[in-house]
Amino acid sequence: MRLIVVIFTRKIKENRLEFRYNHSMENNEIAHFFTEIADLLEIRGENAFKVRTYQRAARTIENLSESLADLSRRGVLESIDGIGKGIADKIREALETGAISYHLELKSSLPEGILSLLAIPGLGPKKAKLIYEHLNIASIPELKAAAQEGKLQDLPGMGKKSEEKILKGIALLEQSSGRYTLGEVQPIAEAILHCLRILKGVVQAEAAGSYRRGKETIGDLDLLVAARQSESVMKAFLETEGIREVLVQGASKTSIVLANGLQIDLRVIPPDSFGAALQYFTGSKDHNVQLRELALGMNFKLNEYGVFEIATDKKIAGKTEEKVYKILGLAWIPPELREGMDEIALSRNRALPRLIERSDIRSALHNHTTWSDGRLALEELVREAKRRGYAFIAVTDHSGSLGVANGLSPDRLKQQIETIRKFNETSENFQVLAGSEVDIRADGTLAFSDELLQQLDFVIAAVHSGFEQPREKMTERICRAVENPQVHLISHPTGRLLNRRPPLNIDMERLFETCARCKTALEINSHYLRLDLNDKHIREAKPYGVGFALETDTHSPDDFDNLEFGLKTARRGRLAPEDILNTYALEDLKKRIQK
DNA sequence: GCCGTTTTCGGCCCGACTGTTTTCAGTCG
Repeated sequence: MRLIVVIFTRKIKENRLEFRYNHSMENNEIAHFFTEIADLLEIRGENAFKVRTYQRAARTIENLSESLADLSRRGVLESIDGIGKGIADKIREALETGAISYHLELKSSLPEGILSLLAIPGLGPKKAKLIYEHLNIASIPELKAAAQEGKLQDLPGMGKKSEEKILKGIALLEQSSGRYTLGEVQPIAEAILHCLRILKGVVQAEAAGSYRRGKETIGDLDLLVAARQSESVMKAFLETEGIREVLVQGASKTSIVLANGLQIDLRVIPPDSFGAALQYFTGSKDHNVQLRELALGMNFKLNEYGVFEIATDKKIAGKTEEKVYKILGLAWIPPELREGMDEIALSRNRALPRLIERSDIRSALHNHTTWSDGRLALEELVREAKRRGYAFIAVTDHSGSLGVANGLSPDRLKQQIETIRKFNETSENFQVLAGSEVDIRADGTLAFSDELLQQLDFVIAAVHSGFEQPREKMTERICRAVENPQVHLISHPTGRLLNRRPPLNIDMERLFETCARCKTALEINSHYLRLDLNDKHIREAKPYGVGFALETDTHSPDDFDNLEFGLKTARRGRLAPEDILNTYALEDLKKRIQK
């Protein structure tokens, strides 16, 4: 059987590039220092556990929902798991000086550029060191030339195949575009899974890895198949359409690269180990390490085949994920929470949050029609919304200041309100709220007057231009909109587009504080390029008491399907139904948004 | 470098695949 993969090209509605300059030292920059320290230590062949500590610290920092600057100010850096005095000192140094002297020392002890070699798949620190020491090579172009001239195959421990592998790795790197958005990966994952599931002998097929955890971007796609026999499954997988390269080919693991550069790893597992494998390959790495440490403490061993008693090597769990967690004294943990934060402790104490689910959602409050730049007429939008099980919706077309989007003038908005009121009079069991996505102008005033906005049921405000304002001005601008008593929701608050446009420069903590005080909600825009707010901001905003709306910003019927990406983001943000406006019945929503 | 409900020293998660090796090191996830 041949696997057919349909790769959809998603149309990018906004592809303008905007750049922002921010001089404060952010978490991600400091995390990057620690990643480089780990790589440099590894090349120098130093203690592997020390290396791991720096790697872990880098990942922990990337996942933090509070800025290191604030944590440092509060004096609580050392209380973060995996960060002790040594790393805390280095964080403080980075915050104060913008650099870490230890990092600079390490860098100067090795040639400039040697770290770039580690980006080549299949080439790690040991070989990078070997190549540098024997051939004095510390850049990818030099390495490529040396490999082409056949200079690598004579190095100790290397041969002709290693040389070819490095050349292939360089070629892959040159063509790959880094990380893929959920929207790009999802159609591919679903198509391949569908084909795998109908293969003879396949009991179960699921996606694992960061895709299952719902991360906003995916490095590569991990697929798992439960089957007693792997040969025929692997054979079919290798016939997937559009394979550019086969990286690894074995009985239990095969890795391919598609023409678009996406790497897909397929693992075939015996059915009675599928739960353990699904747990293992879903990760995250940090979550798994913690879980295995927990297992060891109970005299169990955990691997991708199951949970085993160390004394007897007897397998005591593995068929289902639930069983694996249960035997370790834990409640099943939703994949979106498995980031190695405090989810294992929460699970042990039966204190995991009840996360938002699709079935909790009753309304869609951010939708466009042909009145502005939507593709659906009002009646068509209603039909699509009903078909998807929504109980009511809001129509929120753009305001006129947004010329490109066919925005409404005040007069056209009044006409639209009339049209919607008439529709509601004749509609049974389905109500449409009259709304607007009104533009926040550069000075923070709105494109419609308060008198006009007062006639609406639901008002969204959003920034659509003037992205490059400095932090103070941008924060002031958005907070002014938040403080307007007519505004219920701020749409795509940071304006970022994944892989395309950086976020607006906003003091997020001030935004959260203002939203909570003014009872203005923040949107979780579900478009896979936006996912805005992102998971970290959501976790950060929730303790302020901010409300959220989970929206698809629908312009055409397919846009409704993006909801699953927003749902995953909200779940990663640990939101419960009551945090989200879309879970309220119409009358409750009206009360909830009243100021 | 981090960490401690047996611990302030001595541990620190686990396995598949590949290539170059005759039993294992390197890389990856």
